[in-house]
Amino acid sequence: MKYISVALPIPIFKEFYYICNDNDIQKGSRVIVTFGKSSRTGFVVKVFDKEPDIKYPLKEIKTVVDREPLLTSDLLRLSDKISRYYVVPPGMVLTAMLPSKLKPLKRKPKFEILPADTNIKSHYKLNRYQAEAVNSIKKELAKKEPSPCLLHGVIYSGKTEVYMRVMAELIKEGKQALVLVPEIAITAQLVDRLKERFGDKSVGVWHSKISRGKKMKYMEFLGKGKMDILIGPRSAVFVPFKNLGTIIIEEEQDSVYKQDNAPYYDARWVAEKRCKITGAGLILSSATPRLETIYRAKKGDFKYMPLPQRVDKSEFPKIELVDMKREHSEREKSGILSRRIIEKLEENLTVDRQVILFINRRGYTSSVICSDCGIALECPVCNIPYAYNAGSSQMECHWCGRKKNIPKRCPRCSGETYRFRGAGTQKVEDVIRKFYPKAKIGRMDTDTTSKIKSAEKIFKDFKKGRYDILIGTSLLTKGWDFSNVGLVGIINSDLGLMSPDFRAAEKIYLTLMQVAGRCGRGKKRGEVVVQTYNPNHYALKLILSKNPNNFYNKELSVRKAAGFPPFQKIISITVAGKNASRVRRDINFCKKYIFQKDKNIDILGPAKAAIYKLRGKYRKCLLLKYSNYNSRIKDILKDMTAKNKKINITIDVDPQNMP
DNA sequence: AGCACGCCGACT
DNA sequence: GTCGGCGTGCTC
Repeated sequence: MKYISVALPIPIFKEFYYICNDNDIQKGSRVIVTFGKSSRTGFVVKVFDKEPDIKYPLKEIKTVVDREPLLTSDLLRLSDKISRYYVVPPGMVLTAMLPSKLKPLKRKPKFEILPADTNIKSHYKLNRYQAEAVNSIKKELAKKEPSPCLLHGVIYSGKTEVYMRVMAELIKEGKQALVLVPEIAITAQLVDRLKERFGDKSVGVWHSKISRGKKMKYMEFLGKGKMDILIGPRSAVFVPFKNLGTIIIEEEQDSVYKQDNAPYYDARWVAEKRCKITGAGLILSSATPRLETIYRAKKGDFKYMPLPQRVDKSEFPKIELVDMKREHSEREKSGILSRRIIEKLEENLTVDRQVILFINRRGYTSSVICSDCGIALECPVCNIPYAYNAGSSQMECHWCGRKKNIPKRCPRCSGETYRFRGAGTQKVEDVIRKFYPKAKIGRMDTDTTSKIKSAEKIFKDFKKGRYDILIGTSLLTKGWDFSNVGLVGIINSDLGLMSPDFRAAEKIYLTLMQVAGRCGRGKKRGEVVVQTYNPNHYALKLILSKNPNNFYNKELSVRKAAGFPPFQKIISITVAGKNASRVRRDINFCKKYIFQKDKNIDILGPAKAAIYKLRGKYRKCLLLKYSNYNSRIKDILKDMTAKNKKINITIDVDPQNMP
């Protein structure tokens, strides 16, 4: 007979005790227990021989789910760290790590997995920067406690080849590698390269849509060391490994690594801690690292490995800005395309070079506006304008999903006509079609590419030259190699630049640099035309400078002056509720509570959330600024939520987006 | 999180 | 008179 404490998937910082008849029970296994009136799956976190000192009778567990624990003790330590850092109850962290629904494997899945083949020779010749990077990463990873390495290489500088060499070395030593990618839709090319290098059956691809059988088999094989390489998105950072040698984070600047619902973990933070616990080496790879990463590299927390040269030695494209305000004032009928971009389009199409047009938004239009009184039709629940997509006869609320036909008459003035404002991908496509009826046009955004396959297909078709022009949103920024692109046009570069998000400038700068880099491989230098309403803003001006350090330095000084990350840490606190005055009262209470406990925490707000009314609930928020020395803050927040369960509080540590 | 208990508004 | 709204409290 054993006594165990169990972490259950409930938002409470508490473990529950049970009796277990199985003497072989181990921590990390899942168990099914009766909890109140229902039955739940939880994780064993501690095992005791003696009965704990508790005043009430304990229940017996119903069943042990895993004979062998799914979570190694390393992963349990990791979950504990996450729970404390992100102020999330342990049971919630554990279920995010490993869905409790996963059933143990009964039948053997039919696919085959083999260890990586490290004897496949690469005929690729490294340039001197790559060779240097490979050597210094190897040297770093050979240490007992390696520092994270930042592989900062311009687009097409051969970063993949660098870390594949490091992987090969580690695998030879019997270690395993995990590669994290921002979105599984754009990994096809990388998976192909890994397979080519390490054998067709040696690369596991993990994502939310693969079958449970496949997941269990991957976990079993990785846990036993029968498999060496896994590639996956954010959630793959939790998959158990027997002897993890490295975690590689591709496109490390991508904000999808931060989960923006509970638990609000950041896979980059988790990967760093996991490497620290297991002694594995962390490799961050990016052409445009985020400011925080650059800062830590400058400070010496990270080993910095620059790759400043494209592998084919082609030059970084020529970039120019077009002032759209001037465009509008000088032209009678000006549309979404400037004269300059049209001129360049023509130039490239006549010599059969491909063109990428980048837009910061999805859908046909953003809003439906009454031509008479000028109001935008809004969702009655969320109070934000409906999004309207051509093709569908309805407007849709972007936030709650509510759909509605466009009313015959404007609800305010009874006007009967509407205009549609905003330039989505489809609208750009329509305009281009009018100009160039013969051009073959591909479109890629979250509307056309909800299926993983189709994004891949569009990219492949474009690469093969089946399209002359590819129009798309942020999906275009991700690592695809296009060799014949002569022009990148950025339609609305500054969308969001004036938003209250302190990271707006950084996000726009990094995105633009990524899209810009998509053109001009080979002999002919590429060109980038950036349309903007803010040509004097530093985020745009500094795109013209060749050196990203100019932007990083400028942005660091802005952040330092304002006391934002990386100089101060931040946490956002959101209170939501159906009663607006109660929300106001509760958020004020939180502010007072935190202030009384620690007067050194800088508290901004309360302010309305960016979307004040969402799904029928009002939301107000606080922004806490603190420094690393202020470790008490997490305890204060934990106590605050524990003692005030009536208040619906959301805590986002290191938020990437403002609530 | 779920689920039950408990106390106030519009319905057969 | 009851059905049902969601505020509050508890689960080993």
